[in-house]
Amino acid sequence: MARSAATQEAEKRLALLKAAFRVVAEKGFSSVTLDDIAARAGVSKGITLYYFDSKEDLFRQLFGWLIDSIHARMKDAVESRQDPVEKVRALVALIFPSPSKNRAFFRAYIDFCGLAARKEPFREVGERFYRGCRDIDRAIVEEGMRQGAFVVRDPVEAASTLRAIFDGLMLQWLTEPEPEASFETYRDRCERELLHYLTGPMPPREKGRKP
Amino acid sequence: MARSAATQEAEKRLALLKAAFRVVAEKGFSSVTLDDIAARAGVSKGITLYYFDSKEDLFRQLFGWLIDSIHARMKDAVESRQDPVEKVRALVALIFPSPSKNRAFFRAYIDFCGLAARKEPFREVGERFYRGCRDIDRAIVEEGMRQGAFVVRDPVEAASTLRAIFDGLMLQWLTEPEPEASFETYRDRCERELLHYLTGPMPPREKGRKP
DNA sequence: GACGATTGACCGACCAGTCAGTTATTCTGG
DNA sequence: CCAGAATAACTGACTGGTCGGTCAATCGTC
Repeated sequence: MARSAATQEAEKRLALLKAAFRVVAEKGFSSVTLDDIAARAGVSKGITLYYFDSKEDLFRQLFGWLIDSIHARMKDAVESRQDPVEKVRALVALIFPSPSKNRAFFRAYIDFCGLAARKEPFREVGERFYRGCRDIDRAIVEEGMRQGAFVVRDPVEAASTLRAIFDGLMLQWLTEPEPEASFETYRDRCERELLHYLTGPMPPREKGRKP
Repeated sequence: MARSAATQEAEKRLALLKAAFRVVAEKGFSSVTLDDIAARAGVSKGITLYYFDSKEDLFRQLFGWLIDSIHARMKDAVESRQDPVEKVRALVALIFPSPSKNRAFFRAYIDFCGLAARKEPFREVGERFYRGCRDIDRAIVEEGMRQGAFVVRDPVEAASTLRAIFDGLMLQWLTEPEPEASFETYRDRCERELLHYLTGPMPPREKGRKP
């Protein structure tokens, strides 16, 4: 059974997007050229503008694809756990996969934020990303609140803060002198601080310190 | 008393940096040209490379100047209050001055993070920025802990989280469809969530303030 | 041989950085 | 105090190179 022409075309597009992602992570949106992307994908330069209307169109689709796959993986990670605390832990593990993947993703992510802060079509994509995150995060928070494990007031605001802690810690990590060495520090801190924020001053499991 | 030549030169440099800041906030680091900066400063293009070694040198100095003035203003805001809770409020007020200033600053800030994530000299500047923030934030947290108002465990980690909430919320705000309208929402949320994080689930006994 | 996929030479716009030349300021000796 | 020399500040045309986008030619497949 032959794959349809449409499917093949979609695969070619995807291959270009993946190549673009890798090269954007390295060099940054603004210094990536169509030649770079084509070279990484192993095709000639002309082909990139055969499959995409323009460089901007390519990047818009790149970020659209990225956020869809991120959303999907977050939903997946969350659905496979029952306990809200475990769901948070699963999110942390997903978002901090490894130093190299992390750096690649967040470099591209920051570039994207810079674009979203200035160009309307990118802003819309960014909005979609945060909306998706907020829905996932809020569901976790609401569940935690129902079970009495989370002591936050407002699930929407808590979801927003949750995501802010992820992003903000990542920004800090990216400026660390030795990202490899401090990676686990940040991952652990992220988990600890998120749970501190959600469950209140007392750690959920261990009894130990009390103010 | 005539100003020294060195002072005059420094003023010229500063005028160029200020012009560069405004134009970077609008267009982003990578699409700003030396012509743009010169035009904004009301001088000819050649002058920018007369006062700076290169475009990159100019931007490095721009970000250095920015973080110094931010640090100074944060220290100032913090020192003028006694109560740790009030210090946090002062920081929030400082960081959220107005929608337009906010957007200008954080657009430039994001660009800077993108640069810092990839180019060593910029990474160092970013590290200096976060180190300064951490020192200020940690001092506040330690004071709050001594007074028993803050229920966090570790002052360094709490300072890191504090800053993450600032930055992370700002990223979200920048993708809002109507930044003007949601500005106060985010400022209030930032204050509320920071204090929730620091003082625990119970809102602090009111100090004559309205939420 | 028809047609979509692919190539890469090419074009024009853009831009960092250079530099020869111009103007403003300071210095010097008469 | 001044002429004019020396120096500093400044200008903008120019250069060399880059890159997004185009397109005529070629390839591969049915």
